[in-house]
Amino acid sequence: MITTPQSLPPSSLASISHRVANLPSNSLSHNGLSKPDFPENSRPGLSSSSNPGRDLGAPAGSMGAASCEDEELEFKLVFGEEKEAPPLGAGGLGEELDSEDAPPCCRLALGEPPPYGAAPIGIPRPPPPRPGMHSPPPRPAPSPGTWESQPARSVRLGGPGGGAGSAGGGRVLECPSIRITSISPTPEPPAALEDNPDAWGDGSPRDYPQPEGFGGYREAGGQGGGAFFSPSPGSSSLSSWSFFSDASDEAALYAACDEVESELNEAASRFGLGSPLPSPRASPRPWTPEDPWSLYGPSPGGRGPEDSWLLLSAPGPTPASPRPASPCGKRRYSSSGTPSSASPALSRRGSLGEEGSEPPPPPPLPLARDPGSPGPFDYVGAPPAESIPQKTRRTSSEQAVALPRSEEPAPCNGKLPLGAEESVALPGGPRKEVAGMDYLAVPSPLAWSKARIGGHSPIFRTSALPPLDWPLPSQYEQLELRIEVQPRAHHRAHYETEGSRGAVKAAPGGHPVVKLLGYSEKPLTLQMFIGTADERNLRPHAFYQVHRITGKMVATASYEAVVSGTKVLEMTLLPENNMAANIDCAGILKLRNSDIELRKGETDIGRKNTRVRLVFRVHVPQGGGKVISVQAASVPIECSQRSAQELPQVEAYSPSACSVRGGEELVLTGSNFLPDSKVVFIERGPDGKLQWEEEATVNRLQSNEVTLTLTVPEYSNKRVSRPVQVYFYVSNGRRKRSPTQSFKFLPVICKEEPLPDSSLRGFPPASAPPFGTDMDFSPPKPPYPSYPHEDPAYETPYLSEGFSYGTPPLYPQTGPPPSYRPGLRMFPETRGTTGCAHPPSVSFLPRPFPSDPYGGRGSSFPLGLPFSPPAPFRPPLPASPPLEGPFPSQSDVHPLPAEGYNKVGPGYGPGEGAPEQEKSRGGYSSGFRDSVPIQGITLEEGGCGTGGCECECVQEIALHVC
DNA sequence: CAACTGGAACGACCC
DNA sequence: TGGGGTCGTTCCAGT
Repeated sequence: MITTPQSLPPSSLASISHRVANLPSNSLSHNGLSKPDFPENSRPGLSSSSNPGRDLGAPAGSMGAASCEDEELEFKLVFGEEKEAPPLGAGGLGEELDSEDAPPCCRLALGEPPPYGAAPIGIPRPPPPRPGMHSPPPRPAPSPGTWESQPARSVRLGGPGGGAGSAGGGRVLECPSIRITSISPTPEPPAALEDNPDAWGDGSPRDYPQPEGFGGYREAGGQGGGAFFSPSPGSSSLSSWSFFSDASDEAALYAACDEVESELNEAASRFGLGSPLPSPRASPRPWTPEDPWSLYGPSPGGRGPEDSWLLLSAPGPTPASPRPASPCGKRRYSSSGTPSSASPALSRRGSLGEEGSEPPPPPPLPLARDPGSPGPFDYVGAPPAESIPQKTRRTSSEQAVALPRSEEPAPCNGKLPLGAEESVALPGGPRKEVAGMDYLAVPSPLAWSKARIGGHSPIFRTSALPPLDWPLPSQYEQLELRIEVQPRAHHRAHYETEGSRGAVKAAPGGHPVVKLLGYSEKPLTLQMFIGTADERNLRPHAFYQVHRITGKMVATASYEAVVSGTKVLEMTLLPENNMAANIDCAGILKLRNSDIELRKGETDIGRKNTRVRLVFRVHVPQGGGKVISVQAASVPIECSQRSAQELPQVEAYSPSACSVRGGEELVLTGSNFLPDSKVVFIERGPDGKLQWEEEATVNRLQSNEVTLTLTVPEYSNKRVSRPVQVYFYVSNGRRKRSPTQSFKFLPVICKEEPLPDSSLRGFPPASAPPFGTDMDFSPPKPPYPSYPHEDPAYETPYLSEGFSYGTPPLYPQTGPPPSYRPGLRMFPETRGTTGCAHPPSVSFLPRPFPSDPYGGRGSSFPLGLPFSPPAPFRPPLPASPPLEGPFPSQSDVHPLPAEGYNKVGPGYGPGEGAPEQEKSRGGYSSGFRDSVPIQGITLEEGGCGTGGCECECVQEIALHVC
């Protein structure tokens, strides 16, 4: 058997699941959230057709009967096996391989500490319960220079919140759904937290487990109760909640949880390497023995193993009706705190507000758990309802922006679930945030950055690998994880109700390729998960999961694992393959927004949150029980069908500058151009305000779906003495505008000598939505929200529309480190013109696309441009705060060979030489580059290509040019 | 036939 | 309050 009996106590998993199964589901429900509410309301398909078995209500036994035989079988298979199977057996199903059989990499892993796996008891492995939640930053390990991840859970436990609240002895109930630990408001290291109970909570309800939270569908394991009650029908897999279906009484539940917890802990501590559980249906993982992760499985956080099952298993249940309403009906994205949904279940969100006002009585936490031993089920991420910001969505950026996010100290330790973060974000501040707010208050990215990215080395103990939401560099010393071939900018994700839509493809054809440089001793496991692409730290995406693709055409062996609720695809990097992997086995699964949003503690909003990044990680053993963890994130990938179809995209244009007199012909190449597409030039002031706007005259005769030929309008002020940076975008309608592209008007006198334009500095190209909106759906609109930021760039329209959902200003007032500053990044488009070559340009490079070291940080990827921190070699920018600190930047870091850039640049014609990838990325490669002399210089000299581009970068470049 | 794909219908929201 | 637009989700059909 795969499992590692030795490492895992026989009773562990199996027994755990078993017991869990017996837990009374209803015990979890509180505050009126009864199990019935969830399932039915929330998921149409749930109850009936979908996955009966998953339905909480249905006893395991009966479940199958109901409607899905397949499902049932699966279910039984999984659960049954697990129950009886040896502990890890979960993996159980696997008759797979023996550890011996495991590929070297696996073994290696095993030998070395499992990445996510087993953490010493003291360090509970299960990362933050909820995907997307931020785990606490790793804390310094005893060994100098080494860090060890901190399971959120442990931290919390120690904290007041932890059990505090409820459990007196600090022992808190660790049931997957039940335990919702408080979020640490402080970014400080866990240790600190522990020491300072207050840090964890004020005793507010937040600190208590939230019974209510159970509502979160899918949360099976993690989040909470929801899992129990609302299995996702849709989800194909079994949910942890299933285990609870038969539960009969609370006491039992608690007890069970407790036991489970301890068992899990123990098991975890013993685990060596975690290999994911074989997916029930999915192809068995070839090599891994047990999956430590599985242990974490029921990660409290939210997506737990169950999720994995979900994902893995059959496609979602079939909704009873063809078009089942979302759980509870469509979620309303109202701004108000009032519950918008009609059904109670639905109102979850609305209820949040309510919760806030009336914190649910701390449920008695019968089983308090020992802080020291975090239970596997802790729901670390879930903040108490009260603390959960209401997720209401605001469509307009203005609104979103409205909330001034002033300097939020960075209280957050990063581990907080979003909600927590948000709520806690304000240091001394009251969390009232939610109170009057209709939308979410998002913690300042900066805070996170500081707290989490600080700049320590990516060295961890094998026993305590960094959580998925922990930023890691792409490069460290000689090691570098690089995405040699970036994925396409668009990949339509599939729903559980749909069939697979295939593996993510690369622009040039084929699939993304990831390579580890600087190491080739032995096989290593490459992990991949779907990360966010917003402006905040890279973290697992709550609404998307990696989906393992199998089939004849898939050559890369992989297996799925679940790490703290996030599905992770593991592949092997073999020395014989130069430590490179062709990612042809990774698809993207879209989870219903309603399902995810209902999760307790989930603060992210799914609406319009459709961009993701492929995140790759490798833990390279260094001996001494240490590993160097490096991570690379791909360019942003737009996963929605609509966006890809409707938004005009400018892939290239030429020229990128002309005299202020205008009149020159500008040719745009891209996609989705319509006969009535308009091209509007705009100029914004330092404050982001629209200063000039002029619609260009499009030559319809010379235009088509992929080409727009227009005449550059005359600039408003022909007497400028310096080049003027302006932007333009293609509009197919009110909300269908392409990202802005930069363009420069040159003074008549120095037309050929573009000088650095002051405007460039403060003003990032609109096209580069500061945050991640790679695809800026929102045009550069006048309503530029003004943030107190020093850099206007921060405020981009994008925010408002694209990510505004409630996410307030994404940028820290103080300004994130350069690398993180989304606003600073320049889009490819911009690059060319501005002469600022920055990361985006990278995307165009034929060479491997550097990934964002910190992955998410800057998530602002304008069209897919990865955001990269300044290259290591790059001279420190004075103004920029040390972001990375010690970390060398990730992949981005690589200096781009100037040549590479040049080649790609000019050479590309839209449509041809340029790899699609580049194009798609938003790398509007070609055209603009040639046109401006500076461009080439910039890229190379500026070193922008290496890292993220920042204002400074621009300036720097400018200086060079000058 | 299953896995992909591309389209588009439906319905809930949002403005 | 009603209409149009947007967007998520589900279906359908072709490859």
